[in-house]
Amino acid sequence: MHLDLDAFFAAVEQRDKPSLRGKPVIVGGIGLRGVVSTASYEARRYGVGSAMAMSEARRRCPHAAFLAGRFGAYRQASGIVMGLLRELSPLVEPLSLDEAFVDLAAGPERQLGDSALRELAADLRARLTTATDGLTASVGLGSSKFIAKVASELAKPDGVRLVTPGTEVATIAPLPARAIPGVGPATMDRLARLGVQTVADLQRLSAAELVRELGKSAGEHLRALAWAEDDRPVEAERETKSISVEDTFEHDISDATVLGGIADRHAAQVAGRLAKAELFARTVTVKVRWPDFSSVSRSRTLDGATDRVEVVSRVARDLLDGLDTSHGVRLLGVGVSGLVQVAQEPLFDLEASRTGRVVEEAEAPLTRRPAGWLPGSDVVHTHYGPGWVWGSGLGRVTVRFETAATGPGPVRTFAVDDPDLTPPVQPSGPCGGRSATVTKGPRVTKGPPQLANTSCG
DNA sequence: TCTGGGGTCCTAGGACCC
DNA sequence: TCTGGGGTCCTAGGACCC
Repeated sequence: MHLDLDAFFAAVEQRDKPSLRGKPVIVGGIGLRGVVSTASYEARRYGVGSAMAMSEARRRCPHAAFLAGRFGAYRQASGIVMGLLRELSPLVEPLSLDEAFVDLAAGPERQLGDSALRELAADLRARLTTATDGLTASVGLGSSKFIAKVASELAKPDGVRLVTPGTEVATIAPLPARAIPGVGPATMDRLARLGVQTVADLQRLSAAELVRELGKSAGEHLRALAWAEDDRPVEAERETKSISVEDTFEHDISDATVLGGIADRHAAQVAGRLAKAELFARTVTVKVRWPDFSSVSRSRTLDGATDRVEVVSRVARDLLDGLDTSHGVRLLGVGVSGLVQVAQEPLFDLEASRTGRVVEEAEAPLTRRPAGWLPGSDVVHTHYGPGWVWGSGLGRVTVRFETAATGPGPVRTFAVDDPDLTPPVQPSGPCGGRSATVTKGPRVTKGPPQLANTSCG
């Protein structure tokens, strides 16, 4: 089984914000360089979709509600759903907050006929909607991961699709080749040059032709999928291979001191996540995106594995120093890989490596742009109760007072520093979860506090 | 006002080793 | 003096997914 929550982030927002139900809702980065994360079906009718530049989305659907994400709420809903799935089988492989595979054959009811399967799916979807206060999911059932995934795509939105064993090849034949996971824009371009548009076209190519065009691994994999051959197991536990933090700036940055400070901040977060996962890393990578959107990476593998901020920081700065950032940087990222479970500290003379560098006088707190007043975030007013940020600017913030339970509520405007208004809790997660893992230990050189505004999401 | 952030997997070349 | 044949590790880049 493959399960996919429908327009997940937008659906959670509509659930919790009754005034937005039935209206176009777009969740994503609200900054200058944001992109759309999820658009509600109402917004999709205007041609708004995932990964679209937010500026384009605003052009296409100016009357939509544009919201930053509330990842705490999404995580909570996701947890409920994953829990329901684990009741069906211990073998659940989450792909993201809104998607998972379930190996039903590993569960207690391993030999279900078609109608029993449909019943199981219907029952699951009903319980899911109840347990999440109204979210809906699409479910695909099939004899492999690939077929189940294709089936859930065909079931969207809010449906079930069972691909009966034996009908797989016929089911996928008429679909565009692009519907096969792994076939993206670049692969599709290459396939189109071979005259391939549909899966049926793909089936006409030999393995040799595909391997010649796409390489051994991708070619053979694609040929197999075109014939519905897929024996990949559902894997409940996948080990982490890399951890990274990156940030696209509202405006390109060319100041090396500022960039160094940002590298430190990223390194601190990466090291914090390493420690939390009880992992150590051998390779540190820095990624830079230039103003023209091309990007480069530089990495270094250490003799031993570390989870220390100072080490990650120092290596990241060194790697960054090897790049000419004087013409501006659009994005800076710091990542680690080569993860192991035991520390094996590299011989790394931190004191010596600091020679010639200024060590900050005091440990400046990792100040960040206040998280408050991002559109869509939750607030509480002492008199009016819970609500959400509708918009803000010029020292004012507008709040709509409603919750999932109240029905559409009224809008009021306050001064941003109104003492009766409790600002949103620090958002967490991919979009805003930068509340700083400040790791203790030896002092690290910090960049100037309050660095560039960064776009969220 | 073009183009996020966090990942995984693959390829290709060079260094290095036996 | 006229060039092996693996294999592994590392680096860099790219495609793709949600």
